[in-house]
Amino acid sequence: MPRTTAYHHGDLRAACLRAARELLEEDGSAALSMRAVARRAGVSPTAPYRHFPEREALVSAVAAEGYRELAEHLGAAHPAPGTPDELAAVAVAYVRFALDHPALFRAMFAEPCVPGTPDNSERAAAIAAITEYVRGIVRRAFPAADPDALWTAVWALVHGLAFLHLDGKLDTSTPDAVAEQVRTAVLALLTATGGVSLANVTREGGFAR
Amino acid sequence: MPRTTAYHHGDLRAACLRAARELLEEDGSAALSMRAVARRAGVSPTAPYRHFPEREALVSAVAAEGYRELAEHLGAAHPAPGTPDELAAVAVAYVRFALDHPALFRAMFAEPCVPGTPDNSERAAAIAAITEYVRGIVRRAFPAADPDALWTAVWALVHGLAFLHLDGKLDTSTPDAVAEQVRTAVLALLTATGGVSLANVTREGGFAR
DNA sequence: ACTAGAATGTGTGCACCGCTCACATTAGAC
DNA sequence: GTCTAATGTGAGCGGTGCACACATTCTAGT
Repeated sequence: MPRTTAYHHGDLRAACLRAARELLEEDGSAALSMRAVARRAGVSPTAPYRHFPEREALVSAVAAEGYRELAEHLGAAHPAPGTPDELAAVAVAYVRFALDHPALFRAMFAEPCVPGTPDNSERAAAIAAITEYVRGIVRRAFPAADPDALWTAVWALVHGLAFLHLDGKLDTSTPDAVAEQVRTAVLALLTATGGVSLANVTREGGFAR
Repeated sequence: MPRTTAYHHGDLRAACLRAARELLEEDGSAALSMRAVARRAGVSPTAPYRHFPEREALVSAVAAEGYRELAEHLGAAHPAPGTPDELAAVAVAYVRFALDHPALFRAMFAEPCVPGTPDNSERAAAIAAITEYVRGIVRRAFPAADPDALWTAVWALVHGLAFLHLDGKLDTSTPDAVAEQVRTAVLALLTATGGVSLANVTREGGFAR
């Protein structure tokens, strides 16, 4: 681990990530430039290139951080949701995260993982992690349903709700209004797609109350 | 209407929109620069500024065009959907449009209408138009359901599916696979939220066959 | 038909950007 | 202690958004 000197920063990579995060939250993704990050980190304009070969790599790293935080946030909403209500709570947390970190959330989904750039590994891993997490939730909650189909539908619904709220298409005046909207939509989908399998689980002495 | 001369272009605004569209489809949103548009239109670098006060205004105009085309595309899928099946067909068309014009679709939803910029009027109008269109469809198809809630859920689901497909999270190998995925998800949501009211309409001698 | 003024296009220029390259400084392995 | 790789600096190139002064052309009022 390098030590901090007048010349060497000490942990420039972390400082760049922090600066990038701040710029993103303060002035949006347009303000997230390599040079601005360098300025904020108190370093020469090209120093960040030692840690991120190109701008896209930096935003990918920030996005990966966002994915990890999102996963953590969802886990805090409910560690192991089993009922539709608990799953709906996780969905509400998803939308809330998007509204609390709009620029970060947009950056996370602005561009797909481009095959040409090699530095998407961290980002891809973070995405895979959260994907598997959500998928596991659905699988645990509705073991008899087709997990792929149901998981896909649930994520799409929640993701779409997040974007519609972000774009100001829906009422975001109060957090409660948002939560209620998300809750009802998710519960509707779950009762439709997972209703049968949920009943099965209940009959077999499963976890549903 | 100005005539074309050696000096005056004739209809530079339309030429800029066309050039911007082409750049977007060819090389993605990063390639959509004012100067590149000017080059492609065969005009000096600052000429486009006579018609679009800033870059954001240009992409807003392109996005508005995209919204109009999307509305047209949905209308072609089914002019006045009344049954869940027909509505699902419109949903499939929505996702198809996103996959056929990925960069345009992303541009349409990349940034919300920023209050500071005054040139979002056209864009806002196009959005309002398509919103009212989808809303009208749902209202007509399910008059007894809460139109706002149902419309919101349907749009969110479809929009989320479009983005997940765009981001490579779902199987897009064949158009049929995409269509089937969208169909099942939408039908599931509709049977949950609108099932009762649809049955009512049918009993009263409505449009449902 | 003439002419004033509005519309529209040109050219220059500034600050910023991503990124490359040669070079300076330092940390850590031997 | 020395050698090398890691890390930071600085100059510089081409591109970009945008502001400004200027040129050309269209159009309306007479």
